[in-house]
Amino acid sequence: MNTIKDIAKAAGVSVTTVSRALNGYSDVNEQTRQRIQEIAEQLDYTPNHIARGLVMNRSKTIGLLTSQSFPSNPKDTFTLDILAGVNEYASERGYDLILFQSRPAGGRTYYQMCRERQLEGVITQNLPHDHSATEELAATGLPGVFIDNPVGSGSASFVTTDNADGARQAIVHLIELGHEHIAFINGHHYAYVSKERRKGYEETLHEFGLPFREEYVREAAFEEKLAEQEALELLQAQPHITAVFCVSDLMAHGVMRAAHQLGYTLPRDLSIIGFDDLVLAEYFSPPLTTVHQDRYTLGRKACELLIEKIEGKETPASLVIPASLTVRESTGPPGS
Amino acid sequence: MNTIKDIAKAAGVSVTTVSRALNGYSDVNEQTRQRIQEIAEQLDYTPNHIARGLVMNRSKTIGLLTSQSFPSNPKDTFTLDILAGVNEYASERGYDLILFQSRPAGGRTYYQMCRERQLEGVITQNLPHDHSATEELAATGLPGVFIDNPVGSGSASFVTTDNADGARQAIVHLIELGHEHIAFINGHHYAYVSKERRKGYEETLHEFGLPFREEYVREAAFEEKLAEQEALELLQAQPHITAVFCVSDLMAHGVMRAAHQLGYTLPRDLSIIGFDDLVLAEYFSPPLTTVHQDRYTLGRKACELLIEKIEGKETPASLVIPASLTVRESTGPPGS
DNA sequence: TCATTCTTCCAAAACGTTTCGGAGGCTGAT
DNA sequence: ATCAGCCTCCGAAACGTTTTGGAAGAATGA
Repeated sequence: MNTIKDIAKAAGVSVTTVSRALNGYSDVNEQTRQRIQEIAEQLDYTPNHIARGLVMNRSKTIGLLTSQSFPSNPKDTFTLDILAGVNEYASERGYDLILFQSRPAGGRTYYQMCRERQLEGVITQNLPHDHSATEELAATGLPGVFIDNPVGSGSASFVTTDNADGARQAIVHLIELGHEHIAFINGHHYAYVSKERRKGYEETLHEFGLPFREEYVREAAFEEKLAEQEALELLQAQPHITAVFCVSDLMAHGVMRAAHQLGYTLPRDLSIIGFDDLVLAEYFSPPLTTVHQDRYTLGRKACELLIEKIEGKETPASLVIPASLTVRESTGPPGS
Repeated sequence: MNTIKDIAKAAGVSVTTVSRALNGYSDVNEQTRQRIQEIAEQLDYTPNHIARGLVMNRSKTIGLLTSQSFPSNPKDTFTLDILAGVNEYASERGYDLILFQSRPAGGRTYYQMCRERQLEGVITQNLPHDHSATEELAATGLPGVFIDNPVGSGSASFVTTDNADGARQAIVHLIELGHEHIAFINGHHYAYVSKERRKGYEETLHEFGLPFREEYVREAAFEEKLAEQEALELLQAQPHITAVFCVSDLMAHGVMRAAHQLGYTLPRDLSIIGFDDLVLAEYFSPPLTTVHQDRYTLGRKACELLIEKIEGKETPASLVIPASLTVRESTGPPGS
């Protein structure tokens, strides 16, 4: 492995000059620069990231913290898309990404984990329920951006999908199809995204002059099985319902199962709409109408924000990515 | 950020002693060691990976090369599971993982990409069709392990699922259900996994005294749409067929679509069996019987092998992970 | 008592890069 | 002839570790 010294020797100049030539400084003669560049190529020189990192006190590395899920889970595609977005932008900017899927071992904190790896910043997504993790990180002053988790501080921002508007689009779609009795199956009442989506649901009903009925809303912890049970009860207790809006695709699938159990034909007897647009959604029967989250962009923007922070630029405390509706075959006019 | 020097000063010893104390060398007095350790904790010391990497000439970093797929694709869960396996083992052994999803920019080679990041080794999975990439890497002498790609050389190994046995289990299952006319939809004739699975198919037919019929096998490039078309033709041309074994879950879904178009009821009129066991498979209707690949283990073992190589141990040229059959509802006795 | 061996410690070099402060030589204006 | 200013280059320090080779003192054995 050839170093900058070898080049210097071969070119008959000092290492300083080689360094400055290769890094495009203006105080080196154009001829020498070209000679140095040629020699560098001949010698198959590649700069040593590590040495550079040491002297510049920069690791050029960021971390992505995600919760681990085994065995694999349909929501995994969500994580992978975000990862792809983050990773791509990071590499464009010359940063490395390292991925944490497990919590710190041996009583250490997330922050310590980050410091050990010399991370310059960290992105967080779908961490386990103890919110402490993100808040702890936000408190350290390490540049951070949190996906779907509204912790804002000086050194941290958060990015999220426009949850309220996504919900709005779903409800508008149903209302335009002619539905008036629209149920709502939420996740956790304390989760940020749940609150936002509920807000979208309620406000859109009002906007169109439809009453909001507490008895039309249920919670199912983002779980398919629970959603199935809740839907079973709900649909029997409230026979006027002709459509249900679920806060995740998986819960929508639970509702589909419930509908099948009740002998419904979809979407004639019940319109169902989800949230996320997992790859899965297309394979349900019928294929699911759902609110699309642009996960790749979510990850990419998160990374953009993070790198701006790292490089000392001003960044907004939060960033909202638009949602869009993907209409498939699980929705239609009531009773059609 | 406190360094080893700060500790040395506080403890009244030299940096050498601090380093050796913290790294568990035997030539430091137990009392001084403890004192140093306490001070290190008080000072909230974390060792600088980068400085260490520089002097030891080790980055402790490995790479995972994967092809990028946007928009997201159902096969993504495959990649994520492998990633999880690799990542977890790597972190257990104190290695960092960096992920490459895009090909090298600006006419550079994969090998150069690896060298720039100071990688000590590389794992490859599902690279784009130009096999050149893996072979190029194998030729460089960089420690490497390739998933599902049988390139073996001194510095590289490969790991794969037991494809032939997986196929065998599928066929045995169908034969035991009473099927005698079993079609086979393959991927690419040149792909390693396709060859192996075909071998399993043919051999198992022979083993049970059933004839192998060339007219029962088709190729569909691992694509759902193509498999649908091929199945449509095949099922009409060969009405004796009661079961079809597909070399991927996605192609199996294509066959399902074809079967529905022909008005079949599944599995009464046709048994369908896939390969991979994507999370998706459970959501097909009917849920798909399929050969399960243990992707997490695949990744983990690949990483184990790689680290052994890096640390100079002898490693086998290849490693095969067992397959298993997951029976769901897309298979049953013929005509039942 | 002296030589030998352990135990415990340290100074200094090394890893490959960037950067600070300056040095020489040349040009052009005064 | 002098000076200022520019262009081009360089030596040396610095980043935070590990490691080599040895040194001082204590313990051991004869």
